[in-house]
Amino acid sequence: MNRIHRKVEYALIALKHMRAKAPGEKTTVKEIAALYGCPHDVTARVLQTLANKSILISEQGAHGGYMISRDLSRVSLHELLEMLLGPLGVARCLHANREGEHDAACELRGTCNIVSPIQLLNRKISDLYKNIMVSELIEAGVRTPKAAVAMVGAEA
Amino acid sequence: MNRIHRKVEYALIALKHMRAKAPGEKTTVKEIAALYGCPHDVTARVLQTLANKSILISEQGAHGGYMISRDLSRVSLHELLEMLLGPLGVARCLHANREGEHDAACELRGTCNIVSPIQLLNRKISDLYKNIMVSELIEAGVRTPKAAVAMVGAEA
DNA sequence: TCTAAATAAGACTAAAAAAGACCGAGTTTG
DNA sequence: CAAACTCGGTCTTTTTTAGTCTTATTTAGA
Repeated sequence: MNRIHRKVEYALIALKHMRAKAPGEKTTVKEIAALYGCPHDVTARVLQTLANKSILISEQGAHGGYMISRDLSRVSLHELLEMLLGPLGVARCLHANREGEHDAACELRGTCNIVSPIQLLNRKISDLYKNIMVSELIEAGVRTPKAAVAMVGAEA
Repeated sequence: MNRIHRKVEYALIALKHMRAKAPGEKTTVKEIAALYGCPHDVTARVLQTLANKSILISEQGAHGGYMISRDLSRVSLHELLEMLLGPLGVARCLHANREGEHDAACELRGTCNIVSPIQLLNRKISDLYKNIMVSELIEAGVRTPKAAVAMVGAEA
């Protein structure tokens, strides 16, 4: 349950890969697909999305590719998820409208007894995601002792 | 994205409903299905599961039904989710084995670069769920007398 | 200027997961 | 014995997610 979506997986893989490069160095979809086994087309669309949302800069044509554009320590997981998957709301609220509007009308407003609980849950999950920065994620488990120590400390 | 599953919704609805009753008073699936519009069969299986996991006590036969058995302030959302949906792990880890074993073998262990990030994410989400008690959830939003009155009215 | 290598993006198909319906039991009360 | 429940299996449908195919468009370099 609650599996991460492929799109997000591919995005993290790509971002982590790019982050290891020198500034200005480009990365192609082909490169990532070959290295990590991600399906080319899906990965391409993910990167396109990130480029549209200006997390990446894209350069077209031969020798084109993608580069990281924003400071990933200022991009929250919440932002990333919404870019890739649309508005994230945990709640559907039995018989509620399916698109967005999680706080809004629920057909059973009169009878449904868990509107508030679901909203509370939504808030808590959103808060968690807003407080996780993409950089923090993709730097997890890196080999340098310094980073490892920092991580353990942060989690304690 | 990240919608709550119906099963969980039904479980919360049912638990909240039962919680409002006097100790020893039973609740039938039929009652919940009629009151909240939950599909009978699905709700039934949810309650069966909760009974198997001893959150509920079930009594069979005519005039049977379910009662809350455990102190819901000691049941975490994490527990509830795992009861209903199986082991919750965010990660699939590109090409990983599909069943459980989220921390275990991932076919691309050599090449996949986001094993640690995904594990970190997993931990954070688990922690969140472990710190949310079911009672906290189903009691949300009943603080003001007005709301409480409205709710009782709606439930009757 | 032509070609190869990229991104851009839409439409389509396939696979997987979730939700729900159906059915035939077993239990208990009256 | 009949009625009103729970129990739990299997099946079908629906929805969501993942992936493929196809056709542009852009750009560097031969």
